Amino acid sequence: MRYNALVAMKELPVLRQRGVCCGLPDVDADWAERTSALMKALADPTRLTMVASLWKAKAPICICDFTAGLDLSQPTLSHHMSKLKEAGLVEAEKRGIWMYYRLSTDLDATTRQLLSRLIP
Amino acid sequence: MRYNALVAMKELPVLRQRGVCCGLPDVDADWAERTSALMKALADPTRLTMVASLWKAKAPICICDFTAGLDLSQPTLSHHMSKLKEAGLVEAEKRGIWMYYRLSTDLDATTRQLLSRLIP
DNA sequence: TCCTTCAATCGATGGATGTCGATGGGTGGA
DNA sequence: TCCACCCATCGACATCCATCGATTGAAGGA
Repeated sequence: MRYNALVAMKELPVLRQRGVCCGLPDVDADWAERTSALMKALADPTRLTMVASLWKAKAPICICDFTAGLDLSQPTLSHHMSKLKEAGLVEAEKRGIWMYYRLSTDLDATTRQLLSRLIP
Repeated sequence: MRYNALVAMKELPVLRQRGVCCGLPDVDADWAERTSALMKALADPTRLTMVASLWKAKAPICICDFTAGLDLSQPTLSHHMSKLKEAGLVEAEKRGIWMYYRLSTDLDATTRQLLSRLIP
């Protein structure tokens, strides 16, 4: 059901006792911490581009391809990839002298749905 | 269709010409910039808690209720709310001496779906 | 064995961010 | 009119973060 704020606004308390506050809906602190960590991992254009590339390619991509394609230094891209890895979004495999990254195979359903909504 | 990385891994190039990089999937830079801005707005436990509260309440909430419920100073919460407003996630209405916030009535479908997946 | 290539790490730096106390404007009750 | 309350803004501060150049190690071709 679509959220309709106009209806809700009519229910605003016009007179309200000063100094008294009512309760808030319960929001799990653990959930907020976990979810904000995931948002942090995605809160950068470069990392978002990396994730979207991996999502679209549906195949591992070599770091060197990002280095060639994005206009940033190699240490910077390595740094971003390590953030994504730390967040559990990607996995790595070394192949010869190349490092291939792919989306984690054990992404939970929530994250997977999130990405499917997010990436056009 | 479910992404299956195991299959993809078998297609990894074992031998690859050194110094030569192949292309990347096209990722729109504007999209990355816009989306990362949205992620930034949600990349904080406090702001995430605020958004989740407004989502669950389906009704405007007074700032003073957040001040009473969350363990942070009033300027800090005001600051977070202004970030959410700047990101277009919430709208405000003054009612007497109280300030009520609600989720934006014109949230685009992507953001709405995103929140519905995110908030348990 | 030497040299080239790839990528992670280190150290440094400038900028963004979360937090607070203090201040000021606005509202309404006494 | 005065005072109590609500909230946005300001200034300050510590911390985090994105970025880079330099270095190091690993891998493989010559």
